[in-house]
Order: sequence, then structure tokens, then C-alpha cells
Amino acid sequence: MNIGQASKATGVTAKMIRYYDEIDLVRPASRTDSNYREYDDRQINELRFIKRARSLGFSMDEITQLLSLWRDRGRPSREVKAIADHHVADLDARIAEMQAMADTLRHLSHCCAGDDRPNCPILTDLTEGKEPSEPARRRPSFNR
Amino acid sequence: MNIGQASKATGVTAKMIRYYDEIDLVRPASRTDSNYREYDDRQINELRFIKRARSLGFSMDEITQLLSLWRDRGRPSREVKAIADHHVADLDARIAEMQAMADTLRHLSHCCAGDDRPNCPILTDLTEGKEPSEPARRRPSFNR
DNA sequence: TCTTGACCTTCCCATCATGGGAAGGTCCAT
DNA sequence: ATGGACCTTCCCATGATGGGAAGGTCAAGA
Repeated sequence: MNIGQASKATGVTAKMIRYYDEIDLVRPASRTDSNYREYDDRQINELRFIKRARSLGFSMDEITQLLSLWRDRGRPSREVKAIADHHVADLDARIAEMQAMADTLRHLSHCCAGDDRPNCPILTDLTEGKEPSEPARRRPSFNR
Repeated sequence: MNIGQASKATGVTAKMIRYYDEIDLVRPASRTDSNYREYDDRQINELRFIKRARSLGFSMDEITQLLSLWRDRGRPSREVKAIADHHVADLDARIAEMQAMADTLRHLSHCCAGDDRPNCPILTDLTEGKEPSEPARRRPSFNR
């Protein structure tokens, strides 16, 4: 299977397949004489694995770990579970943070007449409101 | 006020203040003879405004609009409210998406023994599970 | 007045997963 | 043999943010 066929088979773009090759995450099984990447069932499954893991919000870093456990027949399921649980905690924390934002904004919006007049509690809050104590840390590799 | 004082007064880093200048979001009131940026109360308030808006999850694009409404004495509050409501809907959508991820993972983790044995329903799901129909669109300007 | 250290300036680079696109080589069906 | 659909590598951009270098400026103390 060349890269186009692998892309069709997995739903991962050729661009990304090349990227995963570049970062040593999933290397092609081989190259043809003309330097085309060749993938077999093994890599196809790994690409599907990555796609599914991304759709569950795992970072590339976590996926690297998960993939290495997946490749290890003797892995303890404890390690997989630990990564998953850690990710769930991370998701929960970010959900809570966004929930707080949404709640605050819902309240402000509720207090705003939303008519032709310029007076607006939303702008007032943005002018005067204090941001929450925890400035909210950056979280690489999970851009949404 | 020079950039360092403005930074202290607002909690926005000097780096970011320069960035906002560069993208024409908040320009210094003037420059000294030696080319130092000078900020006055007006800009200080705008920087605080941006900081607060960022902490509520608004994208830079939305902030640009909000700031322009803030500067417009005659704005209709309707427009501010529309931006806020749109953002709340966006937050809610992303919360729901992350909630679905977390719920799926919680279920898988619950089914995983998490011991020394290699058998693991989490890995099984990643191998076989179908990703949700909506591949989930990228959302620039809200990196967390 | 000179020195020193703490500022300021601009410019370049990196992030991370992703896509766009150019220039050039390959493969297959007509 | 030709054309079109592929493949290759290489470079660039994203968005908000920080790191750091090289060089100019300012203020306080000797």
C-alpha cells in the first residue's frame, strides 16, 4: 500500500502520515525502488489507532506512549489505564474551567438588555472584572 | 508609563503588549524621543480588558470586535450580547465534545483491570473503535 | 562625570498539528 | 509516447506565547 491507499484506508491525510513518519511515530514498512512509502496491515492499524486516540483528545505525547504499550505484547494494563485516567482528569479540569467561563458569560449576557442602547454589563465586567486567581495554564498539543 | 510599568499595571507581559501593538490591537499613546512606547490610562484599561476577555476564553478575533465596541460610545448592547452568546454556544459545544470523550474513556477505564496482565479494553477500543462521525473541527485561537 | 545595572528596542527562532503549494520524479492506462 | 494522477522533498503559514541576542537608554550612586 502506498501513502494514498493508506490514507484512504485510515482516513488520515497523506500529509499527516508523512508527519508521523518524520517524527518516528509510524514509519513505513519499507520504500519502493522509486522511494515511495509502503505500508502494510501493521502500520494501517497503527494509523487507525492514532486517529481514534486523537478523536478521544489524547495528546501526541500520550499517543506515543499508548502506541508503544500497544506494540508491547507484555504491557501491564495498569500503565494503559494510568494514561487514560490521567487524560480523563485533564479533560475534567478543562471542562470545569470552560464551564466556569460559560456560566460567567451566561450571567453577564442575561443581565444585558441586548438592544439599541450602549449600556452593557458585559463590557462593564470586561473593564472592571478581575480575572480568576488561577490564570489558567497553557496546554500544548490539544488545540481546539 | 513605559512598557514595563504598563505590564506591571495590567499583568500582561511586555512581550504580549508589543504583540498587541504589532497587530494593531492596542497601540501606544506615543513614543518617547528614544523610541520607548508610552501608555496612558486609556491603553492600560484596554490591556486589562483584553486580559479579562482572554480569561473568559474569547478568541483574539472576538476580542478585536469587543474592543472596537468598547471604544464606540454609541454601540448597541445587542452587538456585544451577540458576540458573548455566540461564544457561550461555542464553549458549550466544546464542553459537550470533551464530556463525550471523558465519558467514553471513563467507561473504558472502568472496564480495564489495571493490573499486570496485558489484556486491556482501552487498547482494544483504540484498535477497533470507530471515531465519531463529526471529526471535530479545528478551532484556532483557543489553545489550551 | 562616569559606571553599572535595569530597563528598553528590534529581530529571529520555537512551539504543535495541520494544511497549502512548488518543483520534480514515477506509474499506469490509453 | 503522452497525459494525468500519483509520489517525493522542501518551504511556508497558522496563533498566542515565550526565549534570547544585539544594541540603545536611563537613573542612581560613586
